[in-house]
Amino acid sequence: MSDETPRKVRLVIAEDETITREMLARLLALEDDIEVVGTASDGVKALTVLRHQKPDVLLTDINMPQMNGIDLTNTLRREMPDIKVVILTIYNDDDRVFAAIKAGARGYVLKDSPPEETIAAVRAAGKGEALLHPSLVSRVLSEFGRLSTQKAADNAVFAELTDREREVLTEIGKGRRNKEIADRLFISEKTVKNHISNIFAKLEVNSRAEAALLAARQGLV
Amino acid sequence: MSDETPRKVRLVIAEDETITREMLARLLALEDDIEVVGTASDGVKALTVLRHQKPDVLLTDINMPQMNGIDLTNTLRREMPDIKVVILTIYNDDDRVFAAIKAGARGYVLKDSPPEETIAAVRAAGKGEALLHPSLVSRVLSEFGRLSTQKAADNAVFAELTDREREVLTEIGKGRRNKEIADRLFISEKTVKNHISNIFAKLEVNSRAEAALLAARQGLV
DNA sequence: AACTCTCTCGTCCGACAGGACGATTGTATT
DNA sequence: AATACAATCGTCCTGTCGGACGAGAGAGTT
Repeated sequence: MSDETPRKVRLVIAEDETITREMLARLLALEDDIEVVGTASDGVKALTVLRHQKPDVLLTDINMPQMNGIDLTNTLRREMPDIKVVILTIYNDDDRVFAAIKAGARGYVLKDSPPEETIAAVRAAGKGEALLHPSLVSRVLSEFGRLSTQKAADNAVFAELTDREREVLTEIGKGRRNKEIADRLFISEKTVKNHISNIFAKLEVNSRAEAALLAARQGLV
Repeated sequence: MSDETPRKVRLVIAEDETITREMLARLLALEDDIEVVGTASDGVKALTVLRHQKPDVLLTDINMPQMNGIDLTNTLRREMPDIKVVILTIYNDDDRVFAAIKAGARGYVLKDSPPEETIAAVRAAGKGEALLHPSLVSRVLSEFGRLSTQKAADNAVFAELTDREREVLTEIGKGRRNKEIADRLFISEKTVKNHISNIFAKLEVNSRAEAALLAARQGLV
């Protein structure tokens, strides 16, 4: 009853090479549930098209004149966050893959993959899902684990801190000096120093810079 | 030439419900490229089987007696890191999904998904790839972005830094003092101070703690 | 009652940081 | 040739930091 007339996924394609762009457009237009509502040959032109068409999904290359696909994704994330982005590129390095994901891309397809994968990724994006090539998923998962285990590791030492020490540490993380911290917490500078000494001991660091870094990693700042 | 005799994926299944376990074993054994070399009804027994069989992939439930699937994955990661883990469960909440991934799982299939998905996940794991349900991928990507964001924001100011200043900033981010930095970079402490002054000015901060934080957000540390 | 932990405040002091002046050299650009 | 910038090094000085001693009050535990 809800999907008796499945609304088509409205798609815009950004790709600088004319042949590739046109091929993509025609190929994707063949799908019953996809409607290509615009194309663009660079990032800036793509923005114009996107603003007018307000599509569901953007399929974009990374390497383009004027504005590359990742910057475009970043811009889109701020300006039109509802538009899902699928990256289609030849680049397979971690830097670009992670950058794209951080920028908000919800699909990442390699150009040497079969067209079905591109179609599936666009379709998934249209449904609010995400589709990455399995080899990419694996790398993202590894990085994910790396990012969040380090956080968990720091968690242990942070647990030793008292509430007051945590407050002081937060202030340190804001780059404040002892006197400032004292004024803000309505205690003497001496007390601040005591807390800081204790914090250093518990966190096993020797300077406020290091402490600030730990605080940052822990999300205190 | 390399895949004339594709080696079968050796699989162990851990699942406490007998019916489900047997069904899974028989279903997966039907695949030409999968060989079920063992089953277990709880986490502890699974460990024993795994130690003997050294399979390529473990397909495991989360909710099991003795030892649950996530703890099992964690143990496996330390003891036999080569064994890929695919989680098969009814749980779909972020906590468990993320916990499983942090533990090192490289596949996560929901029990209400079609069997093909389980098969595909096992197959992907066997190839060192990862397969998650698209809706899970989407959530992992979001969390991933959340964990490692901000960055690009400060890019502008960082661009002003010279290479040498960036080096010095990196050292600051490690909590080193001026003299240490000087020794490491083979320059005088005075020069370090100069660089630091310039860094502060360019980053518009007043202390090394703040500078360290920016460096951290920028990924310099 | 004795103990432990947290938070509070004090003095003294050496070490370090960072700003205020300065300067020279080399390289790249105009 | 002139200009600009990056990198290097110098002295002086003030302020802050952080450790080394200290101690007292209050809450909670054993």
